[in-house]
Amino acid sequence: MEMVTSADNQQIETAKKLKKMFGHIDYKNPPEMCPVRDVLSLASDKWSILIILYLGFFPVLRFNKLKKYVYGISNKVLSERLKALESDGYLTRRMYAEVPIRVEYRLTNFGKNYVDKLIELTEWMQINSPKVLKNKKKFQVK
Amino acid sequence: MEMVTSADNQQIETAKKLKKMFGHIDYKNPPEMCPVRDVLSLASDKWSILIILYLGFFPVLRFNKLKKYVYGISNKVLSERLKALESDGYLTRRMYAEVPIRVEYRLTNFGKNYVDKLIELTEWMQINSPKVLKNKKKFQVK
DNA sequence: AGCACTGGTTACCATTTCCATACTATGTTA
DNA sequence: TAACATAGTATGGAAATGGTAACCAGTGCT
Repeated sequence: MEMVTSADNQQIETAKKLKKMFGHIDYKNPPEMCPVRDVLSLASDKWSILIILYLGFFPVLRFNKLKKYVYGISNKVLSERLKALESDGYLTRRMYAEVPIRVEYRLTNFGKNYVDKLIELTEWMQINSPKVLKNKKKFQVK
Repeated sequence: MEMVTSADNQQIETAKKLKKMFGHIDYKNPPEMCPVRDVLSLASDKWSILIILYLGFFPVLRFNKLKKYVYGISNKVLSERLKALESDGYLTRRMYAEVPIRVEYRLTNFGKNYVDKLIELTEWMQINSPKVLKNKKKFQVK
């Protein structure tokens, strides 16, 4: 008698998706464009994830407020990441010619869509991070 | 009359999750441990994602084979990433004292679980990467 | 016997990215 | 007059990253 749990089912689904994604790949002839390498990796680094999540929660944020939430980021890197995320279509930059200048950042619809996906991953990690920390500790002892 | 699409529904769901995740956060007193900063970011960089996805597709891989699939990675970084991913519990390292030495890497159940989540993100990006590329191009013209 | 070869990893140095700090512009406030 | 505010840029040093070469110890070739 076989037991098929929903976890098993998900792994079968995942296997299918992986097959679709990698099944045809010949490592001697890598494709010219790889979505994970060339696109996802530009928006899945630590800082970009945090920026996008905070903009998911607060619809509008200005530079310095964002910097406070994404604590630890430097001006340069924040500025750089914001430019990159804007040019990739995740967020918009709206500048008001006031004094002092005011610049507002907010997610595009595409960015909101990305948050939907990202949040699933971060939520999972929030639940599972204790396991990781426990494992890391166990590993250090060895 | 209001129209509520499933996309709207998902964004409402996301908003709830974000609220749960960030609603209590006071940026003047950041928490000591942040799952995104301290755990996820160690397994969501470009190389780790690729390593984990390939190990999701090929149940067992040895160092050099992995290096061929994750083309472009240096020995040093691959070695380092594998160690980190092992210590965080995503994969196991099995060494055979043969000559030449043989080392096999495979995902743990936890790692397989992570792939399930990761694949949803990469799949989404695979579908949407053309939009990003298009946007990037449009942005350069400006 | 000498020598190249193997696979996984480390050592070394050059390059790139990163962070902290100071600084810019302009007008308002004390 | 000095301090403050905003949204950054400039700078110098620290840290991460990349490429290349070396290492081990046994095996097969000459």
